[in-house]
Amino acid sequence: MITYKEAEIRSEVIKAMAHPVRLMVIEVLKDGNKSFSELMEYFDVDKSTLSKHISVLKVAGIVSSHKDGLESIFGVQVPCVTEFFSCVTAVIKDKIKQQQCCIRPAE
Amino acid sequence: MITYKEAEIRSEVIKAMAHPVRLMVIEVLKDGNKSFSELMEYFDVDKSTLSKHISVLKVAGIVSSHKDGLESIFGVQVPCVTEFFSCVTAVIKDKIKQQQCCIRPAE
DNA sequence: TTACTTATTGGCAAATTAGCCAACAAAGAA
DNA sequence: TTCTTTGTTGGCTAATTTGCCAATAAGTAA
Repeated sequence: MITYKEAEIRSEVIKAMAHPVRLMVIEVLKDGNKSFSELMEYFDVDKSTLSKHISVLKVAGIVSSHKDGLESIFGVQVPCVTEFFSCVTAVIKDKIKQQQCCIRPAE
Repeated sequence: MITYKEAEIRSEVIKAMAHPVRLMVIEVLKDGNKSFSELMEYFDVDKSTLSKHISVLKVAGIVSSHKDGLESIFGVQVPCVTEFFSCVTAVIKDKIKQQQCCIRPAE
């Protein structure tokens, strides 16, 4: 079994992914590094909001960044997050399946 | 790319895992179904607190349950959550590695 | 029925997270 | 230097999450 302390550390990483904007940032970065302004195009949020979301991902160790002149370039730090979501998808698919068996057919 | 709506759905599942108690519940249930009182032994929280955490996992579709007499029995609904954490572990290991390169050796 | 055991739900206060605007910092251009 | 562009940080409110206690089911036993 894992200790509570270990669970806390893991949950910090998972918590960092537990937001739609941050999930999409990871999805976008999977296909290659992007600048901040490129990432901005995907979202309808204030730049400060996106910047803080990216910061959360950086602190968690999921995303890395470097400066290139005026621009900030971001990338996925740990490649396996790419595969991370297959299980999430499986959970969602299963949930839909479970729900279907309970949907009452139209009379 | 995934849509924002899709990201919201995924983040609901991930959010359900983003708590140390809920992570440990999943870890414990990986090794087989457990009753509520068996799960209680692992945590120093009120029974209402644990019950609500389990409820979050059920709503997310990660955990299933059934009644057996007076007892509630819980199990992992989607087996792949077992493998789910290998990437989280990778992120943590990488983060530790990154930090080590920055630790100043004792003088 | 009454009593007991097991778990869930309601309600509330404390803690955390999210998102906006404004101010600031850093780097290049004029 | 001053202006501009790019992104981060501070500060604040709103929304969400957490966890406790108390009250309530839902079974079982006497």
